[in-house]
Amino acid sequence: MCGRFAIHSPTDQIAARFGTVGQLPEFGPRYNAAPLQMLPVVRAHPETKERRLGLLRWGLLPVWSKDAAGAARMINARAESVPEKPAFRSAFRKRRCLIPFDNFYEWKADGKAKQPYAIGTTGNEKPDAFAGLWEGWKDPATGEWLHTFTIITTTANDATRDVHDRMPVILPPADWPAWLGEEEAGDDRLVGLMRPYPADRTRLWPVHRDVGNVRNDRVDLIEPINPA
DNA sequence: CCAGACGTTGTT
DNA sequence: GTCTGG
DNA sequence: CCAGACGTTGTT
DNA sequence: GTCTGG
Repeated sequence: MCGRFAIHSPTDQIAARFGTVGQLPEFGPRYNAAPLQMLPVVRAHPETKERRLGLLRWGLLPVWSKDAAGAARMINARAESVPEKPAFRSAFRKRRCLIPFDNFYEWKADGKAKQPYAIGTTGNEKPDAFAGLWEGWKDPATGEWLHTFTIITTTANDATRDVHDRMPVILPPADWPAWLGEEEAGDDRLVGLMRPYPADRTRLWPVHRDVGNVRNDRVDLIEPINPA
């Protein structure tokens, strides 16, 4: 699955890579992006098709949520069921997005201990993109609107399976127009995009256990650790 | 008709 | 919001 | 995802 | 054990 990631490419580089227009959000490098935080997301305007980079909160709140308490359990959506699940199906049809990332983290269970690994692609162009969904939610208590998102997961590939059996859907640039709704795409096409990233273009390395605590956010969290 | 549910993950 | 169960 | 907390009562 | 917060 995917419950933590890093996005440290400069904001103007993110905008250039995704071809977004308009004002850039205030956002610095993050090495330990966690659920419930405001993070950069790429969306295309349904009419003009212009791509925009904005900050949305990680953890999708369905429109009918009475409060924001359940958001932390909606940080991922399963590719296998997302077209049918009531919490995700309308977002799957109308509100797809891309989440820029440089690498994500998975924890390998090892008895009681858990060893975190950073995972990324071998591509030179950064950042990469997770497939995501977003939703707007109006807080009944305050009347404030909150825009939230979730990251779609699929089965692990041969490079990551030893660490964990699920991984986020990573979309190559060729798939971005269809996913963002700039090209007409039916369910079958969209379902076909949600597949594991090729194992031969995936790399993985162990990192410091400090990444487990969301209060830690340092560049060395993405650096390979020396086997003790 | 109204009431109630609606999600993911990991673990043994 | 939208579907299912009663 | 991990870390950290984990309670009750009555009232408008 | 299970839920909430980040």
